[in-house]
Amino acid sequence: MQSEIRDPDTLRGLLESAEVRCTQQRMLLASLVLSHKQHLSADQVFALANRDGPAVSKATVYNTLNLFARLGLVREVIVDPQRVFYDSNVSDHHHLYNEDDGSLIDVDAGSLEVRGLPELPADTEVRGIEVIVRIRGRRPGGEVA
Amino acid sequence: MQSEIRDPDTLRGLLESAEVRCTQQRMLLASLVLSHKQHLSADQVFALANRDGPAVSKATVYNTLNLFARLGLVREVIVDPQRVFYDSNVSDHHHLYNEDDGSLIDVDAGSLEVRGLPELPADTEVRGIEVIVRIRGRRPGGEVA
DNA sequence: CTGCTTGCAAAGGCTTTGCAGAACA
DNA sequence: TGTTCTGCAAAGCCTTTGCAAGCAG
Repeated sequence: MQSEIRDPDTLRGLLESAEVRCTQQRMLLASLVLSHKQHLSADQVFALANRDGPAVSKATVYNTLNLFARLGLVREVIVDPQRVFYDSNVSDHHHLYNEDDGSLIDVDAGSLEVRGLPELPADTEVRGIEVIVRIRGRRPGGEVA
Repeated sequence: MQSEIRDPDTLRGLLESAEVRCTQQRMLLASLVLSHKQHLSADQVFALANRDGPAVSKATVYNTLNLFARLGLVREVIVDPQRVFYDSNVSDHHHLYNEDDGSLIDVDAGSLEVRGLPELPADTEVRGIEVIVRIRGRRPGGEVA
């Protein structure tokens, strides 16, 4: 598990060992996204990358985030059909999702345990297990939306 | 937990007790979606509803499925950013999601147990806990995509 | 140099919305 | 009859793609 990857050489190493070219845009996006544990949407990454003037196009943000996901540098978190979150925490963990404000909170796999995996269909393998605890602000009324 | 709701009177009762009007379209969609345990996308429901000629518009399919979800008649399953699945099984359970073909398999909450709920942020409540086991066809090679 | 990347704009897919006509209670 | 609902088409959002110019190795 890594955190605080800001060092250009480390980033460069990550990209090179993944056999992808080390471009300015990828370096910038990697430094932004991987610098600390966070959950960002593509749009947030785009805004972050261009806050001091145009630096990376939206298309490149999308393509690069997809690339990072394929390389295992980030993990896609799908909790909202409207947008994908990219999680810089690649270690085994789960999420609390606040439906009110769309925020995600990491939950260590050590503290939230899943037991009793069912039998899988023939010739299939597990790619990952994710637990999503959906939460929201406590309402005075009851449970109904 | 209900299954095999085909009886028009039962459907009518469900809608009436939810205080929504009992229209032809809602009856048809309810009979299709709630008739047995299944996972359907809006598009699949639309196709099903109109297989014998035009019966329900796409807008109504979307609006009605959203309505049913709000009423608790179906549960939205978000595993793919491209489309929402509507699950007619409203009882407590989890899912196996086959990334190869997009199919969902129910897993009873009794057999797949989650323990160790983390502390929630102040003034929030749990709306639901969902476990998604992502699976895919076994590849000869290894784990990498 | 040569091929991979980028950026722009256009296209694409799913979902929602505005509004007039239709249907339910 | 008064509301609520439906259908159509248009609009909205997020994301992907095609293609020419640019950059890394």
